[in-house]
Amino acid sequence: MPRPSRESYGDQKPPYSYISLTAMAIWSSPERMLPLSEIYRFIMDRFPYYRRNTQRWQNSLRHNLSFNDCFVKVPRRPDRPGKGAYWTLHPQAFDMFENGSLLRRRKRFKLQKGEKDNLNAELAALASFNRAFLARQANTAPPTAMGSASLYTPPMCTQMSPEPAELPDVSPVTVLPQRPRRAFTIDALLEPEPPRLSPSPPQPMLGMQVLSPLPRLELPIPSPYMLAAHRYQAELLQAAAHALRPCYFPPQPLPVA
DNA sequence: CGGTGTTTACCGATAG
DNA sequence: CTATCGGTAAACACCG
Repeated sequence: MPRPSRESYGDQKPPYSYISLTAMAIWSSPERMLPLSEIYRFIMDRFPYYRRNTQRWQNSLRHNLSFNDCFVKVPRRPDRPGKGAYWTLHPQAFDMFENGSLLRRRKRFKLQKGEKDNLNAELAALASFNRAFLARQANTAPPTAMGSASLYTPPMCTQMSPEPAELPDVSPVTVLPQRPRRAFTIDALLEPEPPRLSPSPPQPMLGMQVLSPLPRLELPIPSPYMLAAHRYQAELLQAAAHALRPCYFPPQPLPVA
């Protein structure tokens, strides 16, 4: 109906906070997570206002990423080398905004200390997992034939044992008290859970035409890491699908005035 | 080195 | 009024 053609606001400053802009960028990505540079790009692509004074607003944006609990830094997957980590939204932060409008925030999303420690421990474990994965890979696959030959060869699974032989120390996670753990535990993500690869296809992400379907990673043999990583992303997607309402994207004019 | 990430401090606006 | 929130500056550590 009153469907705004294209958000851009010309050279005027858009009415969104950095948190909103960042959330927007993250939501618009297929995997609901982006590296910092992509967040920049998203914002600059859509809002000409932010094509200038980049030093200033990018510093502010970085400050927001670190400062606000609603943003979670996800370690890079070993098969996607590059600078910096990926940023995503905490699953419980998807409903952070009033009635789906990005213009007004309901309240600051703040994790309790316990939750925060928990999450940090799990992310640390994931990072540690990555390191161990790379280390093992370096051992099993000599550094020789690597690189130039193949444009994109997922570096993995040359020798696959059904279960990871030696896993990094994830004690900070496994030592956690067994309170009702939901979703975001490395344990859960790594559990060998039966191959329900897509019994219930991901919800179609109602109303968000900006979104494209999840890219399928075509890996011959899923490594334990891949399974874990996909599981992890599936958790995020599920949280997003559950919390997102169709009205998120078209920026709504401020209700009344 | 430059991009990334963390942290502290300060300010103004505004919500309660 | 105080608390909270958003924006900005800035110092600094980390890392590819």
